[in-house]
Amino acid sequence: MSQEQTDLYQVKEKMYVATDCIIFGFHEGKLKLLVFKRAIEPLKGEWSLIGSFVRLEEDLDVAGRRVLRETTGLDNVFMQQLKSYGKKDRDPGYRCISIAQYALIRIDEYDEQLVEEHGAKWFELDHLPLLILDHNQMVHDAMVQLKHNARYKPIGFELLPEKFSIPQLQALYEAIYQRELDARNFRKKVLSLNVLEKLDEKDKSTSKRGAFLYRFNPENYQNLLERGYNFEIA
Amino acid sequence: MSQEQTDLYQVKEKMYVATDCIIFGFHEGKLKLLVFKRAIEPLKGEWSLIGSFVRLEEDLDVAGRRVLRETTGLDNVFMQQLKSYGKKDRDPGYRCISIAQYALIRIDEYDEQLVEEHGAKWFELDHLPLLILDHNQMVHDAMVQLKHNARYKPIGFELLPEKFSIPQLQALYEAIYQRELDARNFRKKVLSLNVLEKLDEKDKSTSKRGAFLYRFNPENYQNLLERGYNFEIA
DNA sequence: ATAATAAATGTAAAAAATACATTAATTGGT
DNA sequence: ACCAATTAATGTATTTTTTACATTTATTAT
Repeated sequence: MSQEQTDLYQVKEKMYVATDCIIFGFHEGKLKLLVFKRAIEPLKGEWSLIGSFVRLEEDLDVAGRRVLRETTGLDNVFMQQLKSYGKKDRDPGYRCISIAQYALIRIDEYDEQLVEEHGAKWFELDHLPLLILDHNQMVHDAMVQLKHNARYKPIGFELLPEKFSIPQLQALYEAIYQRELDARNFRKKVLSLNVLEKLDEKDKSTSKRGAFLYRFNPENYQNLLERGYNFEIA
Repeated sequence: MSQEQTDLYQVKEKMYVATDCIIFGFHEGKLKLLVFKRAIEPLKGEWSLIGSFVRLEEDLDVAGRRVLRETTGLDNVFMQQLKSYGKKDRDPGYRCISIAQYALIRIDEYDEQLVEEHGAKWFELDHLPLLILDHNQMVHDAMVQLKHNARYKPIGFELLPEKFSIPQLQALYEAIYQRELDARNFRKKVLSLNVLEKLDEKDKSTSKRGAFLYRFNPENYQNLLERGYNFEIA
């Protein structure tokens, strides 16, 4: 065996592993991000993503869910790995690698009191404050991925109440894509996918006429996939 | 501050951080994966992805490139993060999180001797052996991502020689998508993107007539993006 | 000169995406 | 009871993209 391969196994150093959560919400037509003001040193008082070290006896995804539960009170939300951030000097205090995960939450469901207790605040995405370390980079990367994924996977629904109207859904996609969409074409497109269930209720919060509510139907979505079709909204 | 938030910062445990490389190649019309037979304990003699612990003084991506250089002799290849694998018991020996990265290499360029020295072997993707730990899962995930990314980003070219013919490119996409493509439509589509430069040379290895060689032009690709168009091959 | 082989090419039909304007339902104010 | 205001809902024609499909071309080996 070559000396090099031996070396591969000889250098065996431990480091901290953290996870940071990029928490997206959607409210009043705007995409928002939940960030918080650090209550402890180091960097006390700075804006930051919510994160934690991963514990030795804890799966990585479980760590992300724990952070989310502890800071928002929310459980069972959509959460997905974004990317690992592993520059050797990304944290000036110690070597620490962070796996960023992004969560999509229904803003109306979050535990407001718990959020306040933790010094958290919702910011519009285009009015974010400066965040610590590489957290702004993480948010940027998450946004790129959200734009992409929302187009090809039915994850947008995670940001809306269970029941939503087509105009609401369109407003969400407009916020994600950051461009306007034609209402007729949008409606035609989403309905053609056959993954929405029309309900007998209307949302009257935005118009006198009221807009019919729909619900995402996961079974129909599975069906779509099995017949070889793809979800795609643009 | 709540007790919970305090806890976030109190539990601060180090663990091993590794990186494993999913190395794709393309040869004789087949997608291949480079795996190696472990030369040392534990699990000596088992097939495995090539990996290493990340060193304290080493960026994560640098660690991936180091592994690749040490095992294939290749430098400057396309490499991209896939995903982190962080189940607490994924490695029975110790708590170790692994960030999988996938590499696309031009098989004709790899250092054969070095590969042999390291007990490595190219396998066709559909004839992979059983790999250690969660490595088969990693390969599966990488394949899914490769299929997706090859469609929307010009990464396929990383698997071909610098100069390649349209039929070669088509064969590559057929291997990635695992379905046949129509030659006329494929040619029309890729040429319409205006990112290929036609050369005056021909590849005569597969036909008497010979097929014209092309080269991917990154400037033209940038141009495409700047004009708001997307790369998409299907 | 001929046979063999893979490369290169065009067109018509179908499907999907786009652009665009009017009517419908409901409420609150008079 | 009527009217004004407001957003929801709908259809069609045009353009663009995708698909399906068969013949000719260049070259080499015999």
